[in-house]
Amino acid sequence: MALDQTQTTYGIAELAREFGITPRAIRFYEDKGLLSPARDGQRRIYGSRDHVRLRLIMRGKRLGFSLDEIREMIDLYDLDPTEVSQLKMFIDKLQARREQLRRQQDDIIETLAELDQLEDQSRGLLADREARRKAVG
Amino acid sequence: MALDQTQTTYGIAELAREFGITPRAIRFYEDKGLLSPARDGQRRIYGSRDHVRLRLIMRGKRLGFSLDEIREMIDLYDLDPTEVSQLKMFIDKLQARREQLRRQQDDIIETLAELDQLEDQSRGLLADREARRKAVG
DNA sequence: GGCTCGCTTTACGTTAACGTAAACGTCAGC
DNA sequence: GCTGACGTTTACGTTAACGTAAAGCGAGCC
Repeated sequence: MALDQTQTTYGIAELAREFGITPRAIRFYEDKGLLSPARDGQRRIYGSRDHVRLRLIMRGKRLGFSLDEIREMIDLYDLDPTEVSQLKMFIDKLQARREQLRRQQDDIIETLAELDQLEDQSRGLLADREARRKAVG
Repeated sequence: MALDQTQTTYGIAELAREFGITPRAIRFYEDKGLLSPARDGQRRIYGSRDHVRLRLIMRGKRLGFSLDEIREMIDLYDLDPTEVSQLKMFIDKLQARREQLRRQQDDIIETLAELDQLEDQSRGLLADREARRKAVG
């Protein structure tokens, strides 16, 4: 037990299966600077860091963000906070994201309320139809 | 006061200004079947119904839905519930949308939590820098 | 050695959601 | 009767996010 590297490495097809996407998409994310896997000769080797990033990517996509936006968000995580001015800009960006997400939350709440209403109406109609069928048939 | 039509009609530029989009986009939504304004000769005349639809469209876009998805959702609102089987399908679709929105909610909550954490860290670093500057300078 | 598998690069194709330009109609005002 | 402002149709251009096809490399098997 000399070196316990806890096999946190993945092949491209492996990751693709796990996240339900194609290898092509994963390579594309690399082209766009969202991933930077190691190499074994020509082959890509993904570590736990890439795994985390892919999870962030997928979450961002579910929220409707573009890959550019997602990259911005991801880059926030490992930014070097070396300059105070950059730190302030960074905090501003966080605020902006937060506001955007809050708007999304509100939109979702509104939409869910409307869906509830629609479903109530539909269930009412459905019950009505079936009651009528019972009375007639 | 014979006929109170409560001027609920808009021109295309008017709507564009109000929603912060271009007339081109509005015409595009029409092409895609999301809007169906009346006409005065060649000119489009939008009523309150179109106004509501545009609001739904913009909300859908903020949530990252495609125009096709948005049209599906909008069509739910004025579906003719004439057949029971269609009503059931309709309710199923509502459920699917609901689940998707719930996932989005969860994603947002997670992301907001991470943003909070990042901001805490950043503010800590920032305070540290300024304290150090005060001590040294 | 030949074959298959899995991965690679290169490059062209595709869909969505408009942008942009051209060319025309129309109505108010001068 | 001409000019602008605003609107129209038609059509080609653009960006994002991959899909897909072609051609080649390296490892393992028989």
